[in-house]
Amino acid sequence: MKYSKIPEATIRRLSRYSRCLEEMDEKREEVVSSAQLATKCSVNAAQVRKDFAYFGEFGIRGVGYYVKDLLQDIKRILGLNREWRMAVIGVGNLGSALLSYKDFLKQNYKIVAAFDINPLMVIGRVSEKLGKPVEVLHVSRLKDVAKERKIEIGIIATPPSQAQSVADLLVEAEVRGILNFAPTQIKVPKGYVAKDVLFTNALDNLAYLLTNY
Amino acid sequence: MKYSKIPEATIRRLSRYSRCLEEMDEKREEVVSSAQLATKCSVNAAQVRKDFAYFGEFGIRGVGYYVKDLLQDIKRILGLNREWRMAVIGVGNLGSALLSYKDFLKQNYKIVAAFDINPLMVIGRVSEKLGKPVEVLHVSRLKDVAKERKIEIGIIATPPSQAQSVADLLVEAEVRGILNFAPTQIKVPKGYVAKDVLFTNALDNLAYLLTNY
DNA sequence: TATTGTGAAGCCTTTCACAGCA
DNA sequence: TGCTGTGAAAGGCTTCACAATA
Repeated sequence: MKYSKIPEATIRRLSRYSRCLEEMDEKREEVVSSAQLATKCSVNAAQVRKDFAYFGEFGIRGVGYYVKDLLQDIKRILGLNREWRMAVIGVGNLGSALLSYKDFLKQNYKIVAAFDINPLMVIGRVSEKLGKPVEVLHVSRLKDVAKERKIEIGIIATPPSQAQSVADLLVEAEVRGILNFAPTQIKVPKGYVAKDVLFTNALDNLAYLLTNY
Repeated sequence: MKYSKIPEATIRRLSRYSRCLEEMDEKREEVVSSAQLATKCSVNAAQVRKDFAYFGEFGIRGVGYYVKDLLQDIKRILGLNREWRMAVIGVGNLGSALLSYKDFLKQNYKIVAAFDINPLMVIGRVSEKLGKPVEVLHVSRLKDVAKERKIEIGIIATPPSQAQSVADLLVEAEVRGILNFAPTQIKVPKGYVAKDVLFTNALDNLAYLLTNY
């Protein structure tokens, strides 16, 4: 297929296909059709094929896709065929939950640093939960440590009032990717990427749907 | 404006407008134009006006919108003008972080029950964090307690392998809204609503953008 | 024969541009 | 005058339908 701009929705779906394919691979399934994958991910089969078409041809006509190969191709496309080094900023309840989030390990995401405005306060909380505790450092050390430890993604888990200023610190430290868990939208300059998780918006959405349908 | 189907994207944006308006209201700002609100929420001004137009006319030509009134209207539209009673299922690190998540209080969301497959294991973890601890109950009591406490939204904070079966339990208990934090898509029958938070997909998205731009 | 890859149609969302109005 | 409300245009994404082919 000819080259063109790739829809953001396609990238989001690739991530979902990847998860499904991992499950299939674990179950030793070897081949999958676009229709099967589509059902599993609740999308249209043509959509699945078109999503892949942005990046090349991965299937065999009359057969389908080889699970292992397709999974590897998708991971390569998403940039998941290598380790990503991350830092958590804000080691409150949410931050410490993220520090011990087991799913990161399987997915090549690695938390290599943790920061807080009061590191002494939270040390117990972290070490009690982790087999191999990550030392909690003062945020003032963010810039230096980010360089040292080659941090590429910063996870903001502070209260909303501090989210933007932490984002600014991350930008200053040249941490190019930011995942924000605070219930507020953050802004970053060109060359940087920020994603807001905004799960409270998902709750608002539920409230709306429950009220109106 | 004539009645028509409301885009899901509009509902998501209403939730963002609501947050921005709350901030403005706290700063005692009384009037806001669609252009100002648009800038603050990183959208187009015509988009803001069109979003509102689905539900009626809220502004004054030549002036703008009264912050307080608009905020109340949006909250009413979203169904946020009343309390929502929620339960958390799975009191691991993430679950207990949610139990003490302060932002819920401000937003009329109230956690009135917590469940786990091993309630005794997690009691310490919860009570240590909450001023007024929510007792952790065994999941087998979900159906009865959901009725008793009028639970309308269930928050799944279990490992991914158990997410769908917990969703099934919630459906059986007639808890109509589900917010799923496990990194897997869950399915529910008609009449029920489920939203997956999938923050690992947001990370994948970051990885993609950092790799390709 | 079964399923992929894809041009074209259809649908939905966003943006423009300006009439309408306080 | 300045900003809202909205019809129409533009743009983008999804789905259809079928040619291509292992």
